[in-house]
Amino acid sequence: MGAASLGSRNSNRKQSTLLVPELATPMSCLQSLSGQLLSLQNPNPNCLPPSLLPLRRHSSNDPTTQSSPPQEDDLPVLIADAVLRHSGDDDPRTLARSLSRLSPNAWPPALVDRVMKRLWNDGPRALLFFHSLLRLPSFRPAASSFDLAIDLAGRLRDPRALRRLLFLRQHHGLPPTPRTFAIIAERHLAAGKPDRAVRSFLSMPRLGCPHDLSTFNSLLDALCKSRRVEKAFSLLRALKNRFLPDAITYNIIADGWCRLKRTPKALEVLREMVDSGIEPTLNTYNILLKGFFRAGQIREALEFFSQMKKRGRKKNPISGGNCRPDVVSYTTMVHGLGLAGQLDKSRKVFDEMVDQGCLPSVPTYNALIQVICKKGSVKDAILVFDEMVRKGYTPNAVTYNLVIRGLCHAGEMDQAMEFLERMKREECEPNVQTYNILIRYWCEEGEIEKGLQLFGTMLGRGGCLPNLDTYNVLISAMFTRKRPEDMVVAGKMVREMVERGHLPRRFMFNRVLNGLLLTGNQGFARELLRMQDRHKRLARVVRP
DNA sequence: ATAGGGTTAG
Repeated sequence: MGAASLGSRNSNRKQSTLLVPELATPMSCLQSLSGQLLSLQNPNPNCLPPSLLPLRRHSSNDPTTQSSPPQEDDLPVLIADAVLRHSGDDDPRTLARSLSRLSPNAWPPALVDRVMKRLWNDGPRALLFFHSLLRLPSFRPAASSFDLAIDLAGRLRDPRALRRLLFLRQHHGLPPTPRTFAIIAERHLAAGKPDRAVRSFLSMPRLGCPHDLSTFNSLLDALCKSRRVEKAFSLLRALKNRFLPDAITYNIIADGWCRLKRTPKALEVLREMVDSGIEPTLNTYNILLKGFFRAGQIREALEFFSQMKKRGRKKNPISGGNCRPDVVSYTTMVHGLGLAGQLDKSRKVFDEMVDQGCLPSVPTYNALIQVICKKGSVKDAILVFDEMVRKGYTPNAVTYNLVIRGLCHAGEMDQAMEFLERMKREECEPNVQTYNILIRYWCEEGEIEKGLQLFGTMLGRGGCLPNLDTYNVLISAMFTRKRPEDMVVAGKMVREMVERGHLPRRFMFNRVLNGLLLTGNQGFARELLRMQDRHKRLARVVRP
């Protein structure tokens, strides 16, 4: 399709009130802008899903573990399994001995990082693994592995472990990097301590990590992503002279306002950006476009998008070069229009992008599939799934999860399970979300056994560790039947989640405790209380 | 891993 026909279509539109700022006359445009805008067949505690049995998930005569010989690629899987199976004591020396037996002399950083990521949802084990490696004389740790460990210590809210890791990394001649400070800032922000995040940033040069604009930008980004846009902005004001802001700086702040659905503020930032002589980028426009949808300003989004197209067609490379919609803009449109209930328009934009010479990506298909699942029928979403496969795209885990969720929501549990199998067959590893979706819906259907069964299989080879959501879903489900055995299962889940570094909400903990007391499981209840005592530091900060 | 595009369920 030629630009001419589009042009005429566009010129028929009513006069726009919203314009993409043009560099030629930034002021005038912006002035008009800123105004607006296991199968427990028999629920017997002895018949728990494997992970709840006292350790040892694969018995050695399990045929599935004996088959395939270890390959380069599943080395991280095998090692992570070994760490999880390593029972009993938390002495790094014991595990260090096993590791030095089990494995190569060399522990390349990539391998270590992959194992740690696999163990991510068992923070204590992941840290034990890393500390054990540090005991091997030949081990040369990498900064990236220290960063992962520091991140985990922060997530486990263990400042002592964190300080120790910082000390150890210095000892290995690895000063903290900008990434390290980003991790720490993010932890402070998640804990509701923005001032500490800022102070940690200010301390960087003193700790051997020089400041620059990019480190400043990442602090602003972390502040904005945790909704402290005002704070980010005043920090920018205060330090403007030390860190001369660039387009990214302004994009970060604009995005912060957009996340709070305050598009007028985002437009003000845009104006200030242009006033200080910084040219908005395509990212800037995509941020705004998404912002309009987030704020429910569908008409504004449509108008903004059409201005992007209109200006993008101009020959003038300065005013048009950076606002022609790209695949991200189109994906934003497909997603936004669909969520707003305008499926026809969404599909139209999807088809139009190809005419415009912009090929959809996997995320574009994901956006379309998601909105069809939500506002249309899963059947149609699967047609799009088939279409993308036919065109040679490889669906990723997000794609599968969307279809599986759609099927679950439509009550098509069996078909959802078939998609899980298909996912494995196509060697797209199911992730924890995949399992969470299926477990949740099985439980909602009243098929708690099926949920527990999935919980049991998710830990198998090529599986993944449960996270907080997994435990929350299953523990809640244990209260739908009024069986004493279920309380024991719930209690074991609470014990296991705490051992893996996940904090149950106070409400959940007390509910399980009461359940155990009411069903005559005083002993187990006492054990949980003792555990809570041991984890006092954790228990005190039970999430709100 | 310096910014933009896909995942709760209600």
